[in-house]
Amino acid sequence: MTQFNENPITAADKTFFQLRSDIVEGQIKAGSKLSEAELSTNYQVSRAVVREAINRLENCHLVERKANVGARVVSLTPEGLAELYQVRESLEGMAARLAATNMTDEEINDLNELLNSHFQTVKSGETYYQEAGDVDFHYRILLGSKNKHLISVLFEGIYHLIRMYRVQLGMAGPRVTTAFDEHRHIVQAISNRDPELAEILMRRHISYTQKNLAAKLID
Amino acid sequence: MTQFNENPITAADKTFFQLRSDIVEGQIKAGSKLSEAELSTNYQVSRAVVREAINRLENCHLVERKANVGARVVSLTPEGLAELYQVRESLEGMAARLAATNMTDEEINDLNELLNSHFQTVKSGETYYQEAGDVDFHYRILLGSKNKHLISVLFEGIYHLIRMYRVQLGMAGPRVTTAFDEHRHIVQAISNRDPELAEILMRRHISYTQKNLAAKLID
DNA sequence: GAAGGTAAAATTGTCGACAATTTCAGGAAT
DNA sequence: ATTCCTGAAATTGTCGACAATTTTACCTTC
Repeated sequence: MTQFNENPITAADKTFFQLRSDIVEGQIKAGSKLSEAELSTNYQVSRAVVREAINRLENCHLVERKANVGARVVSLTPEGLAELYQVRESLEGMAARLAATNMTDEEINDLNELLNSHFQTVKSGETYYQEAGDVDFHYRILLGSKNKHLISVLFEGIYHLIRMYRVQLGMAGPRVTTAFDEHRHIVQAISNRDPELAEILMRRHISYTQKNLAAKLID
Repeated sequence: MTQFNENPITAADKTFFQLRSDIVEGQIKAGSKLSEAELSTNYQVSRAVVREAINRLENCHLVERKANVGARVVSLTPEGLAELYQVRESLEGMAARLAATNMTDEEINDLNELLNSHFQTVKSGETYYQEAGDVDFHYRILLGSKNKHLISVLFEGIYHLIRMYRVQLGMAGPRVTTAFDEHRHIVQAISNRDPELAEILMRRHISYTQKNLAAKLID
């Protein structure tokens, strides 16, 4: 499986990753206030390090900050999720389109192999696919776009927030096999070097995902 | 004219705005190294403030940072410009589409008035339009999308970098009147509440702009 | 002269303390 | 009882100093 290779180097890196994880996974509640002093003692680092971590979280749209007042974890709302998916659909559609042109033959082969390995797990009835497999699939296509800005915005700015919604609204749900078929068709379009079709299929795939999420949001 | 209303509150705010301006306008050369100590003395603030400003610049993609090594102003390359415009075309097209649905009638009226005032300046032969007028136009449509993520990515993450390219490659050029006509048609589509057409026209408009820039890049 | 190693210098990362601002609690006036 | 003011407490913003890391310069070795 693809490694995301986000090696923490400095203490600020570690604190940032830890804080991000704690927020996304719900250890720190959505909407709660982030006290620099408190986090400083909890994570055993100085306030300066915590401040840098919080600044980075702000750029991920995971926290909101007001000058001289402080930072709060974002609140999760149906409108926010809709806005998020609007942007995601457009950007990932673009990623698929660019990937159909810019991925190397070797990268496309790897993508097909990845898909095959997913097929094995799906066929065997394991639930593994949903989580890591889906992320890996989208991540590879994103990288295949070869567009730095696109990669940055999606990977650093949107994916974690989407996962936060999924985790905290309890969406570990199904859609495994149907999503797999959609993935397969997208890869086929990319293999055929058909950018327009790849974009359309990716947008539709994400649109389905959103509708699936929105339906569960009624609870 | 619309105010962008980015009031600096803290010293870090002021330093960030000043640094960003100095980089975009070319006072600090593209590709050059940013020494925290040096900037600290130049801007008369502590290194902590400079560090926070640099961190924010990194999220604007105006500087790149390596742990334990330092920060450099980004380098301007034809490939980078192309990538940037790929993303811009997709996102602003989306903004126009959403704006056609989400702008209020009053906001659309204001947009039409803005266009009329631009028409006066264009007709009178002033060169004013190109710079501030164009930015203002795109900014209003972006706000009209009512999508926080979209607004954030474009306004904080892409516009300044695009301006950096324009300024430093000496693009104060023409395309005034033709661009005005394109703007007019976009506003018409929005006024007609026609999302699909608004997106197509906006994408085409930005595509033209890119080709215009790329042509000048041959120098 | 080139390659590799070592110590000094320079630069970034981290820390604790102080300053500035906001928030909270209590009391006075209407 | 409500509003406004005041001062204390708490929180964020800024600073200078020290630690860790990288870069540079110089020396040794082949």
